[in-house]
Amino acid sequence: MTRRPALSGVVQRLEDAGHRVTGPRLKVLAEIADAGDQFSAEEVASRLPGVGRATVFRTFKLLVDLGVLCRVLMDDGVLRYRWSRRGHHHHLVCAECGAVEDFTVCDVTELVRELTRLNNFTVEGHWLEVYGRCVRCTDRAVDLAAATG
Amino acid sequence: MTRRPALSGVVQRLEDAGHRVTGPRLKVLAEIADAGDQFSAEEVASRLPGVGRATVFRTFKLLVDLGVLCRVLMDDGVLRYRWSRRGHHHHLVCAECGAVEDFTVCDVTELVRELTRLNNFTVEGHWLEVYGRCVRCTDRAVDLAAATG
DNA sequence: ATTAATGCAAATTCTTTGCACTAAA
DNA sequence: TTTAGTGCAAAGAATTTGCATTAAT
Repeated sequence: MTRRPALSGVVQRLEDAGHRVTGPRLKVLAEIADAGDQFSAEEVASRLPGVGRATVFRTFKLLVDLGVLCRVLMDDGVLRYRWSRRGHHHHLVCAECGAVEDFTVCDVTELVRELTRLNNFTVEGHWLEVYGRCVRCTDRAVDLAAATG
Repeated sequence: MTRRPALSGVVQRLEDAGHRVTGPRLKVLAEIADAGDQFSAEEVASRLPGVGRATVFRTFKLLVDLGVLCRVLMDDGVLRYRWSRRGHHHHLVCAECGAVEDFTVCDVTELVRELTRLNNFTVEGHWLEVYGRCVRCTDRAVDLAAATG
């Protein structure tokens, strides 16, 4: 479902950016490669007892800066992370199961730019999260209604 | 600049929702009525030594639920609050001075709805923050460039 | 009387920082 | 050998929770 970049590719990117990729950092990478759809730094840290949490947080920050990971703001305000495979994209966050899908609204950038031009505001970026229910959770609700009603 | 609802109106809304508006809660309301453009719960709490922080946080949550306040996600991931005067709206957050303006992108809702329909996703809401520079900060940058260059 | 609301302090959660230490280059 | 990267533990922030107390109704 969620195709992730090969670890070697990520290692390459880190090295290209002038960073060393050593033991602990590799463990973090391996862990998030195996992790689910999205994950928190805290979660990953607690799954790697040998690795200091500082290392996990430092590595996460690095990966976000490099565009390898992106941050997802969950419905309840909690911040999680997920692999970033495209350039600019947004998230569909399922309020029920928490699944996250990417989507690219090509027009949002332009739309926002245009609209904010009217406000004399120089737009430099935006954050858009969409919340709702994924197919599976929607279907389940419909089935339930049919069975009950 | 930012017109706020009369306190009495807010008190009314709280009472209509079945809440008592007593001393400490009034102090919180008065404080955020006097506060700047936007504020954090922490800030307000520390400005009201006589009021327990729990009360501030509980009151903030209440006000958000009632739609009196809305949350603003700042550039750096910090959450702040501001009076919510419209129904659905978004924010223009200045990365330089931190000023926040509201804006209503009438089309975003529809656009997002349409685009996510393609993903079989039932949209229930979205969060959009736009970051950039407000007029004043943009002008200042231009002036500076002119003076320097 | 009954029960919402409160203060306080402790507990949580998530994240950053200081610093001596280890290991790449 | 120089310096990036590390672990650990402590410090922070931003909340939340437990609970006995207070104050509206």
